[in-house]
Amino acid sequence: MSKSQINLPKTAFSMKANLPIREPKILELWKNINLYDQLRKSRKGEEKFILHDGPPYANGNIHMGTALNKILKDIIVKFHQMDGKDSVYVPGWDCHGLPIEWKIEEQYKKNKKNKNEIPIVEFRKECRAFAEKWIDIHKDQFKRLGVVGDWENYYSTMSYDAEAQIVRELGKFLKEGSLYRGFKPVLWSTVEKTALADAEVEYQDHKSDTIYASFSVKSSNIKDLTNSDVIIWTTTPWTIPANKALAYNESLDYILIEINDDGNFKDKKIVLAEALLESVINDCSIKNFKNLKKFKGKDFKGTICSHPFFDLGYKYDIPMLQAQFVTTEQGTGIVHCAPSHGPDDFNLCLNNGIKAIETVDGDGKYTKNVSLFEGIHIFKANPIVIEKLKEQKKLLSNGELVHSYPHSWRSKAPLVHRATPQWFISMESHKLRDKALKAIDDTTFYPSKGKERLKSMIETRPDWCVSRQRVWGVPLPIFVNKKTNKILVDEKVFDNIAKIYEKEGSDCWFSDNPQKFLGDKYKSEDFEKLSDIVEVWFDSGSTHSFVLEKRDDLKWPASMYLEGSDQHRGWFHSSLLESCGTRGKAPFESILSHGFVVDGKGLKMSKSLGNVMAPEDILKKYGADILRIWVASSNYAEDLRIDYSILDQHSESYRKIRNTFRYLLGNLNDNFEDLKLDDIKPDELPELEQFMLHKIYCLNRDFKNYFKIYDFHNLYKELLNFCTVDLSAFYFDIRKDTLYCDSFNSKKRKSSLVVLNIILDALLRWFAPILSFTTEEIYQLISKKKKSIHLENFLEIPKKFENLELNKRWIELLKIRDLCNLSIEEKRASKEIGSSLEATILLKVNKEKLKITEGIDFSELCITSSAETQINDSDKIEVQTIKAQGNKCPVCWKISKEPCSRHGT
RNA sequence: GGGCCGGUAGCUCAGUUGGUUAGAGCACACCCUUGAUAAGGGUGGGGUCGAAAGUUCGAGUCUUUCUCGGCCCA
Repeated sequence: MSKSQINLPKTAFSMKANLPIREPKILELWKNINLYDQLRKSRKGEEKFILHDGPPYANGNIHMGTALNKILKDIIVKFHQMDGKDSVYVPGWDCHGLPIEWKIEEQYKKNKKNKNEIPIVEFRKECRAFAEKWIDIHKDQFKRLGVVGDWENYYSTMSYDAEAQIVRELGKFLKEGSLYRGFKPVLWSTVEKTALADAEVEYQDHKSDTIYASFSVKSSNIKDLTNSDVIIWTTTPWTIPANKALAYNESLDYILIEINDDGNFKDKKIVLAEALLESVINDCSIKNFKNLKKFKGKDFKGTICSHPFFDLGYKYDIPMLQAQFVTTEQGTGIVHCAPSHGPDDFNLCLNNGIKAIETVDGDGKYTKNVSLFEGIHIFKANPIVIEKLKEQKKLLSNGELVHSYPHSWRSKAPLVHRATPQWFISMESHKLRDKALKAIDDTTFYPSKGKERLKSMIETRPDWCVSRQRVWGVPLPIFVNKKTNKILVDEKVFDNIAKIYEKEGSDCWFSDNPQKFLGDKYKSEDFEKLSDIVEVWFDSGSTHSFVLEKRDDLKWPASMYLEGSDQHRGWFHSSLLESCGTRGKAPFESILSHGFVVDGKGLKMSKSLGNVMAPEDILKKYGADILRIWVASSNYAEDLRIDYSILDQHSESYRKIRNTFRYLLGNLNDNFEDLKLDDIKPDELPELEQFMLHKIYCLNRDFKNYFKIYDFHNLYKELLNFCTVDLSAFYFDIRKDTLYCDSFNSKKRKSSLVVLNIILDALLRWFAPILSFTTEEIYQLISKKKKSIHLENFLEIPKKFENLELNKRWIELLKIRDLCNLSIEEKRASKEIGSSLEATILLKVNKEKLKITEGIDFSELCITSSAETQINDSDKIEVQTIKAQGNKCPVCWKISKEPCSRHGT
């Protein structure tokens, strides 16, 4: 009979979430109601927030990093949408490049096909199909995470529009004159006459000639160095004719010694690193020598040497340059630099204004740029170099060394670094570096440390090499005049090429008559058509031009670019340079970078460690909302840890949140009303309800502040704490008595229901960007509009909900409540009482504190059967718990000597 | 090897310009409840603030070195 008198919670919202089963059904719903279209319609004409998607590579299943990235993007996009903006998200894919070429080659190998026998156009078609396949797979995987975007009209770097626009963008650099032809060393096979990518290289043992050679010091700030020789060691004597500089390390110690042995070096003074002295005198069989002087590497600054072949016509200066790559592992601590034959050498020389030139041709023969050696094959040059060094008395010693050396994976022939013609965008000629640095200053970074990171890279980076000798990419739209060797710069030609690509794609560059691209103005026989392709970072760096600028639903610049922190060197970097070069400004207003996903111990995930987690498995076990909680609750400014125990903890939090919703729904009997908050009159409600409205006001204010700086982990923590501390352990617990045991229409009960209704409304919206599925599940249950939670806005919480006076008082009341709990706990521990309803509270306060407690029913606040307040003189508040006397009301369970005031029992 | 970033309870995170005994939630333990029930409440135990040295009356906070981890470069 008693149960029939009370109002127990009733809801269709189940306690068990069963997300892996439930979420796909919600995806169906979103599809059926065309959520994306509705989102756009609902915000037509509003201010836009454009998060421009950094395109993932269309290759292989998504991993935790991709999942993190997409979820974080989705959370931000949804936040802005609910904040009232037209928040458009257009996903994209990066499609060109070596990894896909590789995959296709791998298939060829399996089927015993030879790549060289397949027409380029056919090969490229297979690459395109491969990328298309992965875009489809990715699309489904991303949708499953709850990511909402324009999946039907995604962008890709291989679309005809994109390929055309990339040509136009390159045309701008060509027209401006900042795109120039230079030389850069690449790994080269003289057998296949082709460049090789790092991944195509096999390391095998190889016997090399080694030499210790000397460079005479021409001038130096160190007086003692005049008339001395700097000693270098190398395993590639054939690169000596291409020498342009020497490298030392400023942090090493160097010494000057005098050799007293008979021979070419008798009484000569030589310089080498102190740490390598012993190995050098052993290697060179130096018996007698004198230590003359020791000095720091940094003292080398400004030293100029001359080439060992100076007397044979190599009359140029050889500067000594500081380089970090110089170590004391081997050699002499001074490294000979041939910018045409080593990446380190190349970069060091480039930074010091020494450019690489073509010293060796494709066959491996010296070019006319190398006097004395023109026409000689480099693999036959070592003995000649050694002979000439001897003649010039510049050879201290020579020998042989077996060491690990790069070879071609196809022909197994040893490889060399060879400067080949490449195409560069200058950082200086048109002030690209300055423009980019200025643009960085105009950009907001989340976290702020990203600014310095990008800045320091731009400050020191060399010119941008945009050409690649590959097949799967956008062809460099360059013609070179055969007679004058000049590059054809004509906007009409670029535009013509772009128009052709827009219609049929870029494959035709490789198959069709060049005249098609040149138009009528030029004759194809006068020009050489380049077969290089554009490096893929230029592709993705141009997405702003063929996505943001071209689409009416987007805007340029983007509101935000959001990627992993590695993209400071990747997409952030290339987009910045491309855009500053062509438009003088960055294509983004802000950059958000996130850390990497690591395992529970902070180690990176790798197959060998066996700590890799697949998003797919997490979705199967927990569901996407748990993964989304993980994203929201982690600090993305650092690396993000994940393992099953971390996810277990988050699913516990999820249950708490879910049960909070269930309590709200249960007491409202799933009857949610769309209340107008402005019509609520807080002062007509009980103080407890007023206090809760104040809490909602504060939380909403904090929520907005956290959102403004994209501080989601603190935002989520606030929401979770609100559910656990303020609701579950406080308000809900206290109000159970009223909600269950008051008469159905009691004023107090109605007041509480109004507040529950408001809390449900606010909570649902606050959580929607994070718990996209669960909030939708609830919304579908209660909303009469039958649309989607994601079409709603955040609530405007009226200022009148704020009540600082009341808050001050209730902070004190909560302290007293804590004291009561301690006192009750004592009696519980001594087994005098069990439930707090078995207790009566006796509160003793002084007159001053009485102001705080006046009018407050502590039996309600502490969930006891009764409470009494007495006055004392102590500064301390005293609490006494007494076992309640009388009969227990079978309805509300309160114990009293009198019949129950509400239920008359 | 170099550059940058980081290390606070088992976990996720707070800790203002140096200033009492370093906080929160979760997890854990014990107790209560059985009308949010594969739920709910109360109380409590957890920290050499990565390590060492230094500056200071005073360091989680500043400096240096080391160590571990991550990203980028080589």
